[in-house]
Amino acid sequence: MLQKTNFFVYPNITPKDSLFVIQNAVAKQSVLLIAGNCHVNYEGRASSKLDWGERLVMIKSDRSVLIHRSTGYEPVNWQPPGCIIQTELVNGIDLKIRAIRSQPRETLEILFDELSLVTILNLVDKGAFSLYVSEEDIKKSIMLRPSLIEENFRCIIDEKMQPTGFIDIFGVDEKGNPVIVEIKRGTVRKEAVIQLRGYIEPLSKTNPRIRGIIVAPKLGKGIKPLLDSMKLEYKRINAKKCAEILKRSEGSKISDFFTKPKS
Amino acid sequence: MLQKTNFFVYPNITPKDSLFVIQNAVAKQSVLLIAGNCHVNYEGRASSKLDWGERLVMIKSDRSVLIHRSTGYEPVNWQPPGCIIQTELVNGIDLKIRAIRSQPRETLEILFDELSLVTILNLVDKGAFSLYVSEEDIKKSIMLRPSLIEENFRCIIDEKMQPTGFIDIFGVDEKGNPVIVEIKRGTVRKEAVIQLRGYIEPLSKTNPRIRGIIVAPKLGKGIKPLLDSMKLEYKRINAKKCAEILKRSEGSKISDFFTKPKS
DNA sequence: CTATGCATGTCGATA
DNA sequence: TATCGACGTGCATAG
Repeated sequence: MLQKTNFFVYPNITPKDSLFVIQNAVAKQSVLLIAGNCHVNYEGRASSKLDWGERLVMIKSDRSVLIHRSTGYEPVNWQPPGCIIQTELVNGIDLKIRAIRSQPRETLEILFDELSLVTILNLVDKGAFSLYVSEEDIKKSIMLRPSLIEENFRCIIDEKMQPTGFIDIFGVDEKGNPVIVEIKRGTVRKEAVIQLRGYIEPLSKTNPRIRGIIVAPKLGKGIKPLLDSMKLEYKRINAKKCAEILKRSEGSKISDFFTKPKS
Repeated sequence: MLQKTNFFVYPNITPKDSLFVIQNAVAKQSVLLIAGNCHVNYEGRASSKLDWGERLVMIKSDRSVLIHRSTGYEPVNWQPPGCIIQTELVNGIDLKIRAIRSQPRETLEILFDELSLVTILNLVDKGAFSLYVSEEDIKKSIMLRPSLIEENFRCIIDEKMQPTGFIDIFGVDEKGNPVIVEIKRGTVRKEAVIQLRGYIEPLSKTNPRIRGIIVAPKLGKGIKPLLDSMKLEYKRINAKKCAEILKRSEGSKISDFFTKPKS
């Protein structure tokens, strides 16, 4: 066992000895890494079985569990934060880790017959994470500076009138035509066009002058003709410009959205 | 440096010394774990910044990159498989890791000013992963909800009439055409198609309107054209949906995986 | 609590 | 390669 200020390494620990180490690490909310030969069963919304093989199991401070194979961005099996972690010695030689989620009821069972490396990390991390432009940011930017849509565009917004998922922005152009703006943070796909069309369609029967504009940083391939055929419009928006506008209006708020201090 | 058959541990390695270790691990397609104090910038579809703090960076065999904080199921920053990994010494004292994805163009930059622990794992893992419900479960689900096959499909089944190995489900579609359903738990292979064809062939002589449908969670590569040529159909079935249907109907045991701890 | 929509979604299959 | 749909999606937010 190697001890350092912020980590402990247990090479080739026996399953029996690992019990205390793991329970202790979970209790102390450390980050636990377990590499070894294991077999995994999951039962819950679906069911899965993972045959024997060497993997890396990560149990984090919030008791989220990730089982990683040697490839793939996604863990092959997992349990979200807050689950119950149980450990048990099976047949006196194997280590069983059970991670149970209550809502929905899901159980994950990991059985190790060999542990190559157990590591405990105590990560001190208070750094703020900030993601620069979200759909909400774009919306705010447009509200702050409607000319981003076009000259003399005005937003007519009653916040209560805007349930999420419905219209992003409702406004009026310089000729007084009503305008429905749909914001996309990424590339405009067919679905977004259909969605906007769905909003415009019923309204255009009472007012044919209504316009629909999709605002996004990028237009997907082949989407332009679709927009044209549906008489909808596209306005490209620049992420950096949004960030600038937000920063200028209320400099302190820019990085407020995603701050999550950790310890 | 501790060496074992399938892992290497480098406690408190200097950024300078880590360069070779990391490059070598990436070249050899090992799984690389780097714990230390770092700062992260991401620029691509969006942009993000993560201030200084201690995290665990995982670079997997397929060059996917995951940056994990002490909490959260999801990595705070990441790069999907296949990206380019570059390492660099900054100011002679800091380690910069750059992970670049080409399509879409995205860059991830991790700057370490301190490495607490670098680990290299060589995970041998040939175990099969299967997300599934049993063939029996699928059959039950379809009996309980025939619309899983298609709208207005009806099962015409006498349980005793169904010797195993013959027809899985016999039914009628909304136009009154007889339908033979073959269920596969896993990926549909050529043999399953041949098998179903074997059932349909003789019957279609007396009734050319008979249909054959293979129900499975997955269609093998190149099987679609084969099905088409034999005028057979494929209906994808979702394991999760089956599990839900079964669970809702009553507590039927979906599986009994964990009776055998080891083989 | 459920319901809804976004995501650097990821991942796979298909044209 | 771009598009499309599914996912144990996860996740936040609204009602």
